Amino acid sequence: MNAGQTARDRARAELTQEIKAAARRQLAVEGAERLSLRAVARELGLVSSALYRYFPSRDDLLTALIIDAYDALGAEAEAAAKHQDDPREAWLAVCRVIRAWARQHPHEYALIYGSPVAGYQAPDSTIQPAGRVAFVLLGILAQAQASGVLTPTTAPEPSQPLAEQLKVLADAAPGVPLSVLARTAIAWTQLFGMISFELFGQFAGWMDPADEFFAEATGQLATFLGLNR
Amino acid sequence: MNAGQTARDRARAELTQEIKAAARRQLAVEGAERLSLRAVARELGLVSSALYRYFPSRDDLLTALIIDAYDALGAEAEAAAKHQDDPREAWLAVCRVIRAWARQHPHEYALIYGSPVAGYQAPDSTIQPAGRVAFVLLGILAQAQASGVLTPTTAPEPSQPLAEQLKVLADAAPGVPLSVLARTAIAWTQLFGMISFELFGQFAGWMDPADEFFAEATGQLATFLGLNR
DNA sequence: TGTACATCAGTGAACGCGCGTTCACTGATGTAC
DNA sequence: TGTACATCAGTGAACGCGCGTTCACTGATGTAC
Repeated sequence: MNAGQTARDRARAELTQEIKAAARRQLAVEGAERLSLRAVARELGLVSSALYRYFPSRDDLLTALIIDAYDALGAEAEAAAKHQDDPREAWLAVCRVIRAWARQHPHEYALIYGSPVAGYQAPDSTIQPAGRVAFVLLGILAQAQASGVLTPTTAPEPSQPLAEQLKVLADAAPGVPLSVLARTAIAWTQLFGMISFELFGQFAGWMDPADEFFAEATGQLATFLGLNR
Repeated sequence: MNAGQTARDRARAELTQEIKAAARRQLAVEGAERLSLRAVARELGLVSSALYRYFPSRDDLLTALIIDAYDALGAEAEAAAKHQDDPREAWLAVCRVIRAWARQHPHEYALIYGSPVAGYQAPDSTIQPAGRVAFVLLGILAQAQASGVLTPTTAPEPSQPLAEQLKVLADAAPGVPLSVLARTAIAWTQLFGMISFELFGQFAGWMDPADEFFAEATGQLATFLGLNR
């Protein structure tokens, strides 16, 4: 294995990971805006210019962190979904696990779901990993539909232009009616809306531990989607 | 009027406004992280240290901008609600107007609803203006309840601890059942979740003009709250 | 109405800091014959 | 197995930049008598 891998290749891959790890640690403390190449280099005992052998610019390092964050969150969601047979329970478990990850990695969460970093323009390569979590949610609905436990809802048919846009989701959830796909998009924005409000301080002073609210809201969302008990 | 106001007082009030206006213009271009006292001073033809006569630090200027943004958005929401008699229409109008403001002032929106600015800790004085929009939404429900057009929903009773937290809302919406208040909190996070996703780029490449989705979602939310046609 | 003093606004220089990125370089690792 | 050359990693100095904040100052505005 590792055919053709020289010691140099291995060292390079390793140090690339170490740079990202150090950057993530900085991110956790300072936030994305204050992430500095020089500080990362300092932590690794390198001279700042050395990092340019690994990442052509600060923005490329940020891009790598963004993709890693999406992947980490996506992996959590996938694992949570796999351990639940019942679609409603799977939905709730995925919601819980996403919130838990967000609370454990607030700055990584902010990096991917918060306001854009000033002066940074995310490249297209971040779009695909961003979809991973959505795929998990759609998969749960598809499975519910396939096994006949998706309760028909009273959801209205989406308008023609909206139906057009929802077709992107249809591929990941074959058989699920468009009206439910529309609601999935609603549930999806709801889920992250709550988490963002919690992490970004909007609940300060009135819904401070948001555990109960989160449980209630995700439960109602499940019902809203047709995932009944 | 303006009793006891000297020319100096007037000049001070005026320049304070001009500083905030210049800061807002910078904000619109650069974002909050890059807002710089020196650049603001430059734009006004002042020396940077002069700003310290008006704001004791950069953070205080940020606080002023945050409060102004909450107030601007709150005023929009209040105006929109006032022009609609029907509660459902009022709800939809307020949603539309909030989204419109957010799209017109993306960086001001990010300042108040996005990820926190690195190194900035919002003081308590921002909490009250932050509630203004919520009051409008609660007022609509209270009015619907009072005039008997709030459709009873099948919403479950919130758990005891959640009910406790929702009591803060109850004062602003007398007579509205706790189960509907819980849904109001859900609707509130939903609304801002959608807008944040739109502004922060999560819809890029699939739900790009979000107009249809927004209309559909806010309509379903109105029904969810018991604001029927 | 006029004078003496206190208050305040804005200046200009300075402190101390950190940043991203470039570039010519040395020395180690890898490759081809 | 050994040699000659090419590739690459990391160094250290430098460029050019902008930032928030402090401080002693001058001159204008306001206040009290």
